[in-house]
Amino acid sequence: MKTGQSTIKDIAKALKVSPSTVSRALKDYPGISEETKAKVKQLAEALNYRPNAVALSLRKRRSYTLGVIIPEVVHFFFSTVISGIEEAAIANGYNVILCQTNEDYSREVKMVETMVSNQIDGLLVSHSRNTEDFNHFQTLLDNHFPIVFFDRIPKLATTANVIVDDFQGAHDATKHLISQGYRDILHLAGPLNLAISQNRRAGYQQAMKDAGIHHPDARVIECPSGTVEESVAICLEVFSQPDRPDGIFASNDVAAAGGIQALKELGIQVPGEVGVVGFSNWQFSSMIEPPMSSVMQPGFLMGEAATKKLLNFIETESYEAGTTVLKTELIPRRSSHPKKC
Amino acid sequence: MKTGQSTIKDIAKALKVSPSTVSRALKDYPGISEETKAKVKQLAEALNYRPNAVALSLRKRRSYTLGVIIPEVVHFFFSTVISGIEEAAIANGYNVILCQTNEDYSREVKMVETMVSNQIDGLLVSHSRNTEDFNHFQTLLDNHFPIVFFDRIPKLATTANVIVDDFQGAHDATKHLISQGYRDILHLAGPLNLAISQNRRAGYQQAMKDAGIHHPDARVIECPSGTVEESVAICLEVFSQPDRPDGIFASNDVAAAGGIQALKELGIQVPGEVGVVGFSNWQFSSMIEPPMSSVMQPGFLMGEAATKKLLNFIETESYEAGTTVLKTELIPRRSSHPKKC
DNA sequence: TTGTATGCGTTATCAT
DNA sequence: ATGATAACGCATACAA
Repeated sequence: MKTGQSTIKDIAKALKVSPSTVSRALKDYPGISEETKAKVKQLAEALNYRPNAVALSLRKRRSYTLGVIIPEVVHFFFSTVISGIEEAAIANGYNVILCQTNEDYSREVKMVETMVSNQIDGLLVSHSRNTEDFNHFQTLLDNHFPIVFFDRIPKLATTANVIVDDFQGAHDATKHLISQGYRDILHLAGPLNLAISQNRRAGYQQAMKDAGIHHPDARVIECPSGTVEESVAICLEVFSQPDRPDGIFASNDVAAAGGIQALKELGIQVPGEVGVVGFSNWQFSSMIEPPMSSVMQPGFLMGEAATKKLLNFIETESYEAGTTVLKTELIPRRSSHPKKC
Repeated sequence: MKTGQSTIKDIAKALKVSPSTVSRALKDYPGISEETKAKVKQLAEALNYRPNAVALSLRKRRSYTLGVIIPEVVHFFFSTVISGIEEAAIANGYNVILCQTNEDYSREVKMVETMVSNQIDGLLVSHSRNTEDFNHFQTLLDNHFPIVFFDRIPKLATTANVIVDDFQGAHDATKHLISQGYRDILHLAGPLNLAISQNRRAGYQQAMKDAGIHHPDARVIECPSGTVEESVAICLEVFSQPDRPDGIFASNDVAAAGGIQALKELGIQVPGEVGVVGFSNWQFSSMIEPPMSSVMQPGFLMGEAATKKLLNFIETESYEAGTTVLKTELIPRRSSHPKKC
C-alpha cells in the first residue's frame, strides 16, 4: 500500500511524543499516563491507524499466518477442509493463506518456497497427485519447520498427519454392496501412487476376501485422471462384456457418477441389476439419479484437527510425528438398494 | 520461521564481505567482480538462501501480493474464478492470498482489514450476500487503494468491476424455454439484494414481455438461502396447484436442481411437461437426471480479466472506474427439450 | 512517566 | 569494486 496508512511515527509526531510512547499507549502498557493514553488512542482512531503486519512479522519473527497447500479448491471435500482450517486458525488468532497447486508438482515446490519466504509460521499440506519427490518438505522438516499433512500424506519417515480411515471406509462400502446382494464388484481405483487410493483398494479387497468372493485383478481398474469421461469410457467397455460385474465401488464420486452414466447408456438398472457406491459424498451425490450412496469424509473435522495439531507444534516449539485417523461414515442412498435377481 | 533460514548477513559474515556486496552480487548488479559474485552465489546456494519476502515488503513498500475476497470456495463458479486469478497473478510475478467470508459481513470487514494490514498491493472482491454497508471498501478507495470487484458488485458510485451479462444470460435462457414451447415459466430468483439476482430477473421479465406472455408477479419467487431444500419446498408447493407453471428458469443451478427434484416427486415429466434451465453451469449440472440446461458463466476469464485490470491499476498507479461485461453461453441439455402437448 | 537506541532483513545512497 | 549508513514500521531493553 503506497498511500494513506498512518504509522506510529505519524501519531508521535502529531502529538509531540516519542514513537515508543505511542506504541506503549496503544497496547495499554503500564507506566503511561491515562491522559497520554487517551490522546494517543483518540488520534489513532481518528487517523484510522492499523498496525503494519509486515513490520510486526519482521520484528517478532512471527507472522501469525498459516500456509495451506491444496491440489484444487473445486473439490468439495477440500473446500470443507479449508473451512475447518480457517475456523480453527481464526479462533486462535492466526490467518490463513491458501494456494492451489492444480495437481502440478513444480507449482507445489514453488508455492512452498513462496510461502516460506513470506514467513508463514507453519504449513498444512495435501500434496499434488504427481508429487513423488518430497524433498521440498523434507528440507523444511530438517530445519524444524512445522508441517502437518492431511488427506494425502507423503512417503516420508516421520511426519505428522491427519487422514480418514480410507481402508475402513472402503471396507464398509464394499461390505454394504455385498450385503445388498451384489457380489461381482468392480473397483474404480484412484491414482494408485496415492496412499489413499491404495488404502481404499485394500479395504475393498479385504471386504471381498472376508465374504469369500474370488475376484480377479481385472476387477480393479485405475482411473488416473479422475474425470467423468474416463470412468464413463471404462464402464462402457467393462459392462458391455458378457461376464459383466454387478456392482461398482469407486474411489471417488466423480468416477462413480461416470459409472452410473455409462450404465444408463447401456440400459442397465441401477439399483437392481448393478449397485453403486462412491467415496467422498460430494454435494451432487444426492442430486443425481438415482441418488448415490457414498462414504462421507469429515472434511471440516480434518481441517480442524490438522490445524490444532499444527498450532500446537508452533506454540510449544516441538514436533511429534504421528497420524490422526478420523472415522468415515457410509451414507446409503438408492444407488445401492438391494439387487433383484 | 524461527530457525534455519540463512540471511544476507550470514553470507556476508562467512565471506567476510559487507551485506551490501552480497545483496548486489545476488542480483547481478554491475560493479561486482566476477570472483566475488561467484563465491556469494555458491554459498547462497549451499546455505539454501531465500530472500525474506517480509523484509522486502517493508523495504519496498510493495508485497507483490494480491488479496482475494470470496463468499465461499465451495461454489464451482468461484473456484474457477480463483483459478483465473491465480494464473494471471502468477504470470505477472504476483502471489495471491485468498479468504472466504462464508457470506458473513463482519467476517468480510475483518478480512479486508487483515489483508490491508498485511500490505497487499490490491484487492479482488466478490462481496458477501448480506453486505449492505460498503464503507470498508469506500474508505480504501478514498485512499486510492486499488480494488476490482467481480461478479457481485457493490452499490458504490465509481468502482471498477468485472461481471457477466446476467441480463442477457437470463434473457437467452428464458427465450430458449419459450422457443421449446414452454410459456408459463416460473422464475426462482436469487437473493434480490444482489445486483446479479436483479439483473437475471430483469432478463427473464424482458424475455417474457418480448414473447408477449403475461405473467403475474407470483411467478417470481425469491430463494434467499440458496439451498436445495428451499427450492424443493417452494416447487412442491407451486407445482401442486391446479394452475401450475410449465417451466422453471432458476437464478442458479442448485435452485434448478431442487426444482427438478420436486417435479420428480410430483411425478411430473422433465422435459415434456415442464422445461428447466439453471444458471452457472456447475459441474453437477450434466450429471443429474435429466442432464440440466444451464447458462455458462466464464469464471476463469472473469478471474483473469479482473486481475489484469487490478494489476494495471497497481503498476500505473492510476484508477479507472468502469465495468467489464463478459458474455455468457447457454448450454442446452435434455431438461429443456421441447414441450409435448 | 517518557525518551533513546537498537535490531528484525533488505536495499538505496553516498562514500571510499 | 566494495563498505558504511540509513531507512522501511514496530517493539523493547535501557536510560533518564
